[in-house]
This record gives sequence, structure tokens and C-alpha cells, in this order.
Amino acid sequence: MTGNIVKNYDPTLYDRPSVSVDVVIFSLVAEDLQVLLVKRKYPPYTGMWAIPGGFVHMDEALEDAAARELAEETGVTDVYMEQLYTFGTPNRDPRTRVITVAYFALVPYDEVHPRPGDDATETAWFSVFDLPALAFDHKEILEYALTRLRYKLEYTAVGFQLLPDEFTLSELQRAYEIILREPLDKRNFRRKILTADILEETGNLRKLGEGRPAKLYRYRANAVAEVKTRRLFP
Amino acid sequence: MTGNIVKNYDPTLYDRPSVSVDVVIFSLVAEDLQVLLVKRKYPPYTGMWAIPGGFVHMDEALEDAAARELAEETGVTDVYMEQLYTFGTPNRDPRTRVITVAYFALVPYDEVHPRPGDDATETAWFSVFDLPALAFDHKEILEYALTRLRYKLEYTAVGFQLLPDEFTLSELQRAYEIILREPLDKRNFRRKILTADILEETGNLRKLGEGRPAKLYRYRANAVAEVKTRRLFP
DNA sequence: ACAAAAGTGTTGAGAGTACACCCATGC
DNA sequence: GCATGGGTGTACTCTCAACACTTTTGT
Repeated sequence: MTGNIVKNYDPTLYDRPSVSVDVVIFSLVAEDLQVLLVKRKYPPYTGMWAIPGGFVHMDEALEDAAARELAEETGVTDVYMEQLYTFGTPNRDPRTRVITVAYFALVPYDEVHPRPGDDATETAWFSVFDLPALAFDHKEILEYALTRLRYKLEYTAVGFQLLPDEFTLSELQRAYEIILREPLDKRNFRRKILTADILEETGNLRKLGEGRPAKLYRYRANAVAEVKTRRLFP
Repeated sequence: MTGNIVKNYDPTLYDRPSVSVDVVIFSLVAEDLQVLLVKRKYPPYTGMWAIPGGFVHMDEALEDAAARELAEETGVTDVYMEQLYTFGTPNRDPRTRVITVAYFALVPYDEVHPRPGDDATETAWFSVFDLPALAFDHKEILEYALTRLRYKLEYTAVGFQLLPDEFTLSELQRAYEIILREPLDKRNFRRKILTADILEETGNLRKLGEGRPAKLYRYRANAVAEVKTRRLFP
């Protein structure tokens, strides 16, 4: 049992897996919910589409690694990002044991300037409803991210992270309709979101050709972003 | 940039962190929500209380590692367990870089037979409202687990995992009152949970000394465990 | 018969849902 | 003056919350 004492004292004597981060990047593009994918430059799965990601540096926090990957692929910083789940099935990477901590990010489309990182030949947006074949277990990761995003949108105001700073109520309603895939009633939508007290008028108007100009709103930075859920028990 | 090609082809050339799992084990004990902690046998933090956990074996799935740790400390298998979050701040372990994937488990108190694993001198239950000093960043992990548990209890039926197979409605109500820390109305509670159609009578009665015997119920295995949330938008 | 716990209905308030027309601007 | 998108109110339904007494058993 002396071996156990040593092992418990010195974890570096255990075999260690590799640890990576992958970032599922969502945006609203052309009236559609899309994700940014990269085409792999190196084996395995060379030429296949994948979620952008990379290995965690030894002195780097996980969220810093995720933010670094996001910036490398899109140039954006300071966007909404949260840890999604950690995937570690033993043979998910054919090379060696790789445990990946997945994140998802919500970026306003107008802020993104995709550029392939060192390990990709190409980056492109894909509709979440029409995805190509994906490397590793990335299909599973993406499906989980989508489930979580939909779920989260239902009870938090996180959807604003997908819109530009200023937006009209019609644009906001369209964003929700795209993500939820159902039409919403205009009057009820406006009443509910305005009484929720999470928006403020910017004072500006948007004129786009025909029609009456729309008031522009912004998300109140200090707004309470969560809604009470209907509890199972009284 | 040839170095990059090699690195992308062979992730084992990167330095690798150690990866552990920690399991926050909740149960209802003596009218209180408690967690099982272990007293550390080895440095660092020798003699300090900690969340049970250990290193992930190279050929072992993360959830298998968590289930193994749970079984080692409590003897229980087949209980509710879910991945909580992955903590990877660079210096959270003074020995080396250790990334830990935290899980939380809900166990019925009557099934638990705590016994210290190889790396602990002692195990004990502690009220979540009166915790000792904890090793590493385990305080943070435990607080996060508690937040998640409370949150989850509000919109899923996961609370049943803390009770024995058969229970009375009064016991169930008391369990929810303990966790939510608020008194609930008996009539409203019973109406709501019975109309939710997630329980079935077992046909048995519980007699405990005085008072009218109570009908026993069990959680319907195939019941839909989630409640629709009240959406932020119509 | 009384102490102790189980069990049972009704009413009022607030939120959600469904639904149709007028307003400001560009062409 | 008409086409286009922006903006507004009301009535019905349903769920939630508050509240007190009767029933069954053991002693």
C-alpha cells in the first residue's frame, strides 16, 4: 500500500490525459440560427468540419483557453460565453485520451470576422438545422449545446447577446421566433417584454426605406436576467 | 511553424494536466440537507475535510470514475448523479495542475453506508448550512452544487432521489420544506403533486404510533420529470 | 375521550392568451 | 394615395394562493 501513499502524494505519477477546450459559437445569420465551424487541416479527420477548439496551456485557466480559441477564430472578445459540459469518453479521439471541456458562446453577427486559425483551412457558418458531418463526437456536443441554448432562452434574457447593441422590438421578436421556431403574438410580446423592465429606449429611430421608423432599444445592463420558473411544488 | 504541425498531429507532445473527479454527495439526514465529506489522510491539506474524489484512470469514462468514487465512499450504486461543472484554475492544487470534473449525487439516506476510502481517515455527514473549512477550492464547488440543486429542485422532480422508494405525502412535503427552507401549504402541496401525475399509490400504509396511518406512494418511474418553465416571452 | 397525524374544497386575484385596427413614413 | 412596417387595448380563461375543519388511529 506504499504505492498508494506515493500516488496520493504525487498526482503526476498517474498517467495524464490531454485536455482541450471546444467552443460552440452561435449567431443569428440571415434569419437563421447558425454555428461557426472550421475545416480541419491536420489528421485525424483532415478536411472534415469541426467545432473550433484547442489544447489548454498548463498555466491557463479553462475559460481563458476558451476565450483565446474564440478570439483566434472570430476576432471577438467580451461576448457571452459559458461552460457547457465536459466530454471524456475514452476513445473519442483516436490519437490518445483527450478530455474536452466544451463552452458555448453567443456573438452578435455584426461583430464577427471569421478567420481560420493555424489548424484550419477554412471557417464557415452553418445553420443548426442543416449541419455537415462533424469530426470526433462534435455532433453530440453541438446537439447538447443547442438543447441548452433553447432551454436557457426560455427562462433567461440571454438572447440579447445575439443581437447588436441597439435593436427594434420587431427585430427582437424575429430573433426569438427564429430560435424558438414558432410565431409569437406582437401585442403580447411587446407588453410582456416592456413590463419585464429589462429594456430601455435609446432615443434613436431606425429608418429602413418604407414604413414607419421604429424606436431603438437596448438591453439594460443591470437588468435582472432571470425569470422565476413555475415550480413543480407550491 | 513545423512545430505546430507536429503538435496538432500529436497532442501528447503538449504538457498534460492531471484530471480528477469530485463527487458532492447530498442526502436528507435528520430533517436537514447534508453532504458527505472525507477527512484527508495525505498532503496537501492533511486532516482537513474535503469532497470525496480521485484521479481519472486512463481508460475510464468520467462518469464511471465518479460512480467508482461514490461507491468507494458510500457503497451505493445506481443513484441519481449528474455532472456539475469543471474547475481548472491553474493553482487550485498546490502540487501540480489538476483539473477536476465535479459531479453531484443524490442518495436516499437509508441506502448509505459510509466508509472511508484509501485516502481518507474518516467520513462524516455535515449540514450544508454549517460546513467546516474545506481543502482546495472545495467550498466553491460545494456552494455551486447547492445552488444547482436548489435550482433544479424547482423545476424537476429530482427531489424524489433523496427519499426511500416508498414515502408518505407528509414526508415528501417535509423534504421539500427542508430543502427550500420555507413552509408549504398542505392542501395546495397535495393537490399540485397529485394532479402532476408523477406519483402512484403503493397500496401500503405506514403506521407510526399515534395518528391516522398514511398512504404510501412511489415515484412513477416513467413520469415526465420536468415542468414547463414560465417563459420570459409569450 | 383525547391526542396526533392524515386527509379534504372553495374563493378571489393575477397572469396568460386570443384577437383587429390605426399610425407614420417613402415612393 | 397606397404600400409597408410600427404601434396599441380588452375580454376570457386558467393557475396560484390563502384559508379551517373532519377522519382515523393509539393510548
